[in-house]
Amino acid sequence: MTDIQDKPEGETDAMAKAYSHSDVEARWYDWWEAQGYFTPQRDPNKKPYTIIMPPPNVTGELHMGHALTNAVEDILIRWKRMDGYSALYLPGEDHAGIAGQNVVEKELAKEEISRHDLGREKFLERTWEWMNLYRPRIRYQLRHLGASCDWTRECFTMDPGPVRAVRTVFKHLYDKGLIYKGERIINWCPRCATTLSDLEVIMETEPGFLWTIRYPLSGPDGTADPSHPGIIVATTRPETMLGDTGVAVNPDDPRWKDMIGRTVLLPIMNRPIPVVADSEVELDFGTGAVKVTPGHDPLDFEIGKRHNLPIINLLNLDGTLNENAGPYAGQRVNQARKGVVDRLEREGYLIKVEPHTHNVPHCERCGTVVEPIVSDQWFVSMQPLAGPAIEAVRNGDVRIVPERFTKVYFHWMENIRDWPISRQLWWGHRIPVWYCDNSHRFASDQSPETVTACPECASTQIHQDPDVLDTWFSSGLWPFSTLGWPDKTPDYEYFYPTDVMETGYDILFFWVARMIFQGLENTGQVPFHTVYLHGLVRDEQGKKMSKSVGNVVDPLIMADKYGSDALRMALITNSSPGNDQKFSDGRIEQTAHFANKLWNATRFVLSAAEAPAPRTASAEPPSQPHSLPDRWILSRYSRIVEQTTRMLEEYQLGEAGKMLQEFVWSEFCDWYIEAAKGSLKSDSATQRAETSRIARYVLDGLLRLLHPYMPFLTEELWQNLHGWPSKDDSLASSAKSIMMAQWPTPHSTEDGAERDFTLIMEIIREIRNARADAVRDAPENIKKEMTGRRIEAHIAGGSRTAMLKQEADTLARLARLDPARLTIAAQLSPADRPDKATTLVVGDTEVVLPLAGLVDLDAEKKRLQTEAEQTEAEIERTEALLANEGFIGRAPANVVERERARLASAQERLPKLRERLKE
RNA sequence: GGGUGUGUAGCUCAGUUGGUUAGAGUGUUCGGUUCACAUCCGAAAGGUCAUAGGUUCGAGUCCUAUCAUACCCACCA
Repeated sequence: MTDIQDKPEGETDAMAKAYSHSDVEARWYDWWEAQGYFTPQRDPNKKPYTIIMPPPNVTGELHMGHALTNAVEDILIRWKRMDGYSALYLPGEDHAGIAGQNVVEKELAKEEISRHDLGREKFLERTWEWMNLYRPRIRYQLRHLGASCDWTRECFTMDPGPVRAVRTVFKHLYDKGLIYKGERIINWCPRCATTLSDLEVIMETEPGFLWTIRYPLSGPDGTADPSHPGIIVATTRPETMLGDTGVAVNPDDPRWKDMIGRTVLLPIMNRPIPVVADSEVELDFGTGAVKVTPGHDPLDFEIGKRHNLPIINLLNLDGTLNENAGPYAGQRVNQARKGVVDRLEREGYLIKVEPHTHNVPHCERCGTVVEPIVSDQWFVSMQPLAGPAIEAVRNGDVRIVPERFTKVYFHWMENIRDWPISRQLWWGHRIPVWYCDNSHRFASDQSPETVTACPECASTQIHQDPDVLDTWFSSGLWPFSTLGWPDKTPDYEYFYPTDVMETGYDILFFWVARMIFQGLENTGQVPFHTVYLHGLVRDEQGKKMSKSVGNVVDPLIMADKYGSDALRMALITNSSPGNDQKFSDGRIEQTAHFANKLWNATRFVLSAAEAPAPRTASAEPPSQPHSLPDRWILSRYSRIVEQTTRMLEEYQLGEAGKMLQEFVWSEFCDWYIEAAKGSLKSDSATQRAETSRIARYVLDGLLRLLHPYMPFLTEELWQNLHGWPSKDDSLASSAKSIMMAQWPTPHSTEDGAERDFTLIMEIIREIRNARADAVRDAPENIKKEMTGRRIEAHIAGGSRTAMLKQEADTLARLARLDPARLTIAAQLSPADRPDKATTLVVGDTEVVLPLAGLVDLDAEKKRLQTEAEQTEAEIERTEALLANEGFIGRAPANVVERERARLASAQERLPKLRERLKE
């Protein structure tokens, strides 16, 4: 299929000087896929590791949030795959119910037709066309971002498998009595012409008015009693008074006590309505009396039920008023409101109008004001399902990261209300319920074409419920419907329950909670053991990215500009789980620089190599390397391997990534490579080979640690490091590609080497620092002379003399000392301590720098003085700490030890500083 | 009304069982044509970790209160 295994044409053996992401990132994905690396086998000797991708909506392009989601998931999957698991990352897309229907309706609107012009069947054809157009785009984007998902198992929520799972679950819950149909007050979007769940309704605070209206007492003859003041109600929606069927007051309200049980006359409609007592009515809001509109207010609906008040529906499904609204029939709500208020005012019923801010419900998808209406809809009974779902999180079967979201989850689950699942849409899973002409009703899990007769009366005059299910109904089954459930397929048996569900915290209720109870109810198991919730990716100002605001950043554009690797790394290292992040170009640019750094580090290691590195991790370096930098980097590398693995296990993906980045840049590149240049130029061929081998070994391991974060670049570099892949098919996959290579294990740590090299680094830093100080204050001519010149230095090494002598070359090169004028001895002779010199005390060593003509004696004295004072303070502090019995007794041993070492080191420094001061 | 975050260097952010003198990137200043890298190297300045109390031998980290800010849930008509 592809020649990717060949070294790309036009490239010589030398790698390019600068890293170019576009060539590299185009090179590997198809090869990986063709090699079958993304497709895990059901290997009984391996443990499964499963992540089901949250299916992106097929409504458009992927956004930054998707890029983050897929980066996190792919990091986990790639890590586990290398760590020996049979890792399945199952991709898919969501049909997106109402959102999916809306995008197609918008398309139709451009042609100036509505879905009704097309009819249900044609409309669904159009919608499928859209889906088939956009699904490949999503696939392309996921590939571009490097997601190592198994395309052979790709799934769509409207595929036959998930469709059957939906019917099976529906029938199960229906037969169990957990799905029921009933008249309830629900949210109605007049624009989308469908029911919405509470979660799909966004409350927005808006300025409005509070109208105070008088309802006169109904006299004995059924007309208004002019001798009585009546009852005064307050409302934010005066037009709903047309549907009032009562007035409610609090039973303890002295103002209205004698009104309870009496009848008032509804203005305009001239309808007698009762005054009832209900404790839900607040005493201190408005007038204490509430007009009751059971047809159009959730609270009023409840009050009406308690007092047997009739329900009057005022609205047509398109949001206009119906014949029950009397003279206002046919008008829209706002128009009717004005009319009602005007008339009430004319007739003297309007007492006052005051400004009042209140919350207005809007449709999540189209922004239209949502109307509460009473309607016959399908519901899922939540009480029985919520219990086990709460228990699963409480007992740790499901762990939520970050942990604080468990509280949010509990609160929602414990106060859950029944879930309205029917939607008056065309696009979605049709409700598998049929009605026969003998008024029987039944649910079926069979394919609709095969449902031909009523099971009760055998009538063939049957019709299916026209509604479809809330899109989140099928989403809730996703962790198992994608694996073949309800059949006990081999995949289901092997990969379920899954491991991690990774998604944004904004869909904790919509989706995560529903997957948990659906999984428990239908499979008897939790669908995943960990929920990892990431934060939102916001724009540079911290605003939510949205198409309408126009501040959406396309991840593909960023990937083209800086590389997918850089984008992934930037998204993951610049945030912590559950917290939002502001997106900025600068951060990606910085990680793109890191990619270049890694590229060049590899170039260097390769240039020093005499042969390609062995392709397996077992080819380890000698257990007793000779040079200090080699011993040091192996030890440090081993710690990094251990820490990276531990952090990944704790889901600290960003921290691990940052640590690796810093380690590569600072310790590996700035210190190790610079120091290793010494032995790489050594006269000894064995020494050269040894260091080269260790550099390759460590770099190989670092590339593998970084591979989950930056898959393309690390593959390219790994292949370069190993002499580019051969076409030898007998090679194990773990030797062919970094993505199948073994996850690194620590080599060995060596405290002594770390201590020694740390001292070397400190001495070098001190010398560089002193030199920069001296040059900074020097006059221009001396500055010139000093620049780039190697300087004289004398080091009193005390107990470290032997080690320092051995590292003289490293010291001289990295601190830019003149080797001919560098002396290292246990004690310095007076000749090595000229008057005009800077003395640096580093641990128990002293460095004397005779910076000819540059040392200002007074300034030098002052510097030493300050340093001595600081050291004294240090001694004082640590001594006090160590004299404190509470500290000695309760602090952990290593902390006490560290303080002792600090004290000892300060006590060693102080006399040396004082001695210098005396001179 | 209930709940959850956030507040750390000029800017953007890390900091997970409390443990040295709080870190990174970026920006600023100074220096650098060392044969991997100027997408680079070296150095410096810059923080009373929002405020006030408390617990503790020890607090950026735990507790209480306050202020600022963001979000979630509920919906008082």
